[in-house]
Amino acid sequence: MSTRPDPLVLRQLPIFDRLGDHLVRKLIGSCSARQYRAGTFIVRAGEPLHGLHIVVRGIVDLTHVAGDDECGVLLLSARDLLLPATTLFREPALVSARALTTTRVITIDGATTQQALTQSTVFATNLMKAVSGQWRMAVRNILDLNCRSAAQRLGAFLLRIADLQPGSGAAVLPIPKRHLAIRLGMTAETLSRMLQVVANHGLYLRGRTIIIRDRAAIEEFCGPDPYPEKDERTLDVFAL
Amino acid sequence: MSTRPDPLVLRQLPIFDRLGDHLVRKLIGSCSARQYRAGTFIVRAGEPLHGLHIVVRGIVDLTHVAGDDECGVLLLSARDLLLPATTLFREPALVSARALTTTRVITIDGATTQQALTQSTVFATNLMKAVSGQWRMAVRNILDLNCRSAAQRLGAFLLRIADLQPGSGAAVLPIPKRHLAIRLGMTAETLSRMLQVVANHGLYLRGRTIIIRDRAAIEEFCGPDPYPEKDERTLDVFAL
DNA sequence: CGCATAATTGATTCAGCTCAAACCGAGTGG
DNA sequence: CCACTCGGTTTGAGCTGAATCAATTATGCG
Repeated sequence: MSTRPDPLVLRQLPIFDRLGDHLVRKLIGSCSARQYRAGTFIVRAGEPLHGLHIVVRGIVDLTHVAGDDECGVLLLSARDLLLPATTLFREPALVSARALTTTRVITIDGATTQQALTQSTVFATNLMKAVSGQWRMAVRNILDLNCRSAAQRLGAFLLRIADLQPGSGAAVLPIPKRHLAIRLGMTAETLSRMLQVVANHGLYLRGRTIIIRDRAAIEEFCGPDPYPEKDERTLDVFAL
Repeated sequence: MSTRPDPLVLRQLPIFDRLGDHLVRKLIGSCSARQYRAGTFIVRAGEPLHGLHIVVRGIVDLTHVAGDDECGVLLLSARDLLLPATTLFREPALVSARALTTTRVITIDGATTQQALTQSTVFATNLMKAVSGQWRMAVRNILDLNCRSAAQRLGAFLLRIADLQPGSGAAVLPIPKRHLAIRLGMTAETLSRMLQVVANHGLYLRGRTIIIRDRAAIEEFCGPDPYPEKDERTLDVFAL
């Protein structure tokens, strides 16, 4: 379950940007890695979270679970910080974090993080950038929920997933539809129906493969993106 | 429109917490104040925002305005930072900020802020705390939108407003109902109807006065608050 | 192969929206 | 002092998007 993380890969993480080698080594030296199987909870709402958690592989969803209905907030992917505020300010977690696919998370020791935070303004700035990015994603989500229809949300989301996909080949949905529905604030049944609607506007999902047949049409259908920026990756957010 | 801010009051702002007097003086020295009448826009979505803006009096709403339907994200009140990420990372504003009541905002010079950010980890941490707090509020909002009914959102909001009110006297709604509706993600008509529903569970709004007749009943009705913490003020957020 | 979980489909219900009309209170001016 | 706007609020009737419930079909997976 626990293995040594690869320092060379970790060095590239956005929170280490412009940071001195000495400090980076100290931070990386203090960290441990863990792997989670799909479906496993990483933290549950209300619990504290010790150490700065960073997703290095897989997809993590932040959801509020009340009884048997879940309410999705955000999907984190590789290089995203996992509930940083919960760690840094010793708050209880506001939502639960759960691995949706096999996920690898590294944890930088809490004391070491705190110490780095008092030593390096660069580190502090990098963290803030990440938190700000997550705020931005949350706002996008609120806007979507309020002023877009279920079909529009679905279309826009799939479009974005496809655009974020590395190669130009066939884009693929990384998570089961059930969880996609939760993330988009609708039921699995509605998602299923909306897939047909979206298909009528040039975007198909066959199995888990996303096929954009008529880009102009689907963009038109989804409505103007209420967000200027196209690519959040420059803002150190990789959340979906 | 523009006046000198009072240094003694500003000193108490959470972002100056535990900060050296020298730096605080420099930051305050660089700042200007502005007053906005109700209804005025402070920034519009897509525009850049220069300098760190802090609300010192009044209520500001963050909304996305598309045509004539508006979509509320958050209400800021005294001591909240106004779109800090937009300033710090030179992003275009994701949403518009508009004064809902007569509002006073101070602006700390952008260059001075950046400089302070590279000099003081305490300052950086204070800013991050504020950003984290706003993230938390955004998440609450998403949860509310997804898993509470219109009436529950209304009840919970009024309850919170009343609890935040300083004295134990009659709590008062600081904004017109029209804007409350937007903030809560419903139409003015629905809000009106939901007020009756909420009244049937022990919470009345007469004019702008909030009257809690049966606390237990209304809390029961609004459902369990999906958030552990009661008072966000310890987290340097004053948003509603 | 067969079981469990995920995804679709259909029928029905319901919360909240839309549109339209009535209402109300605070200014304003005759 | 009263009539008259004018914005904000309320009320009513009808519609609709999405949820719910129930049944069926696919899709892994051991």
